[in-house]
Amino acid sequence: MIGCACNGIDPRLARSEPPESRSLPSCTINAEPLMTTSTESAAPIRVRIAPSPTGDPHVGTAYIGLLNFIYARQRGGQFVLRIEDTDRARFVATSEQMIFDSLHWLGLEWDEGPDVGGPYGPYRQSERTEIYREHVEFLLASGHAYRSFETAEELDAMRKSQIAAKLPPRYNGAHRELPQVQIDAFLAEDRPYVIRLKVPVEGETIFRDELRGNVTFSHNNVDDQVLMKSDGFPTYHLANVVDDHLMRITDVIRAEEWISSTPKHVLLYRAFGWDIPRFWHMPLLRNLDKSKISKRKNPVSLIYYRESGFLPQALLNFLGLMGGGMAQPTEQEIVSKGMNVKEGDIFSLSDMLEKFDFRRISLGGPVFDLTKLKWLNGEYLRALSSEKFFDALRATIFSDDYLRRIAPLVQTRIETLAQFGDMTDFFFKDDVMPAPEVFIPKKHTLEETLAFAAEQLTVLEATVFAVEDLEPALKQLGVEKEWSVKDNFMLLRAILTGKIASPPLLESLMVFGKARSLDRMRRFLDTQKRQANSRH
RNA sequence: GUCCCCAUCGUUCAAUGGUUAGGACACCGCCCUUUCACGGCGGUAAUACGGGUUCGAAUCCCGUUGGGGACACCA
Repeated sequence: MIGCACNGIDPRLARSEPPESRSLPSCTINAEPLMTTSTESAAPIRVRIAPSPTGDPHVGTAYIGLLNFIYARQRGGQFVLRIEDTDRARFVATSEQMIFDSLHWLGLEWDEGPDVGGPYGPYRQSERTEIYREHVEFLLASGHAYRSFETAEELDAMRKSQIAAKLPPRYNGAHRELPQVQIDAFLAEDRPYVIRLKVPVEGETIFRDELRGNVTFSHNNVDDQVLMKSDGFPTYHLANVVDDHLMRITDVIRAEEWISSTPKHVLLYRAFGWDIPRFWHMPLLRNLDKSKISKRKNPVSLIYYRESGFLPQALLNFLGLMGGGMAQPTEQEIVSKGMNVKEGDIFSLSDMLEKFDFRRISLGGPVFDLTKLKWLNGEYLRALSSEKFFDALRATIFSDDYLRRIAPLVQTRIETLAQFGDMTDFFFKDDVMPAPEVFIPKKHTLEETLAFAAEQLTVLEATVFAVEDLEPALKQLGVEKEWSVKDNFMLLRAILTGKIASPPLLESLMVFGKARSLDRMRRFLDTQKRQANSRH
């Protein structure tokens, strides 16, 4: 049973050599990872994206996916999709399919993956636990890792006291050198444990980032990372390194947030005696306030973009604009091709395959600015033939499927078919914004109302998006905050439909979709908060 | 707090030691137009600061400041 595999690890089984999986040829790529140009022809380029199925597919996944896709296609390489589902606590069953669908929608087709297979599978980490177990045993046996028996609570307490003392929160190394008898005793009593990387006490790790040059981390600043959790699942760090090696990944193109854990990865590659891939850390997409892009401040779900009527080619184009990479057309090109100057910002995926240059990427984190995306989308919409435009409408916002689900919600409520529009406008709008007299209940103030709406949003985010789950969860919130069922649901109705009368609320939400519903609420709160602030 | 990364108009990209620092989005104005858009024309707007190096610095070096990321049995 995978779930408790750790307890089954027998150190006697650990081999003295890294378990080089299956009968694949030994990896000779990248013998000189620092000499990037000279070895590029030595082995086929292989890159990957490794999304984690923890919710809606993320726009950041699309961004990194696009970059990896371009990199592979430009070099005749392979683009791999790997699902990193080692966190059973955050796992969302429907997420994987949504990731597939969204990437297909964008046209970022992968060569190997859980659904299409490939020679280095399985491509789902939950199906590779035996591989990680073997590898971690090797690290244990070779002295690169050790068991740590503290409980999560103990570690938490330790971390808190370190932060209180203004010290960097770090594992104190208490079990680094536990005597074998003690280890055996703990194991005998079935005490749960994690396996940690034994980072050298002294020295430093230097790695090359292809966009930044050498980056150095002193080992006092590298924590003894947990590699294997007590439930027997690996952490990202272990699984990622093992899989990237076994899957023959030559170039790791990922977001900048990974830079600080790269030394751990490098240490792992070395412990296994493996060659190190090239690392390309891409700038992080940002909110308007420059913080890392987040759902609180931006729509980040790819489902949202699709359902809101963005065209995949526009999103891709916009993403391609982020961070540079595409050379602007020269004066000559504009003249010789008769280009409109503006067209410098407009390009297709195949233009990107032709011209995108990774060396041109600029490192300042680009703000994901919806305003420009919308303009771009408009350009694409206008460029469509009227027939194609009509088709796009019918395929998305006016699809038979969508209308078929809306129709029963209004059939008993209208007297002429034309009233359909009056009753359902909010299904077809980009945004609605109720007036204060519409959304503030008589017994509550604006401040109370906004605070309660924020609570509603939290409930909506945390609850399974189904009527039978949402209804009790919202009612429960009402009881806790002493809001009547009526005020509770009327507020939600006002926010989502802009009106005081609508088709059945939760059923409408089901049709409108989680991504757009949550975004509408966030926009409402955001706008109201801004207005409140400007009044003070 | 510690470590790492980054720094050109409000935003996004150009200018890779020598330009009046350029384009796009946004904004403003004018034109087109029954309206609103679209389209056309024009405009406002930036090298964070301080030191070097150099005949010459947005560009190279150092410092300061600012921003961001990481510091989980999440990825």
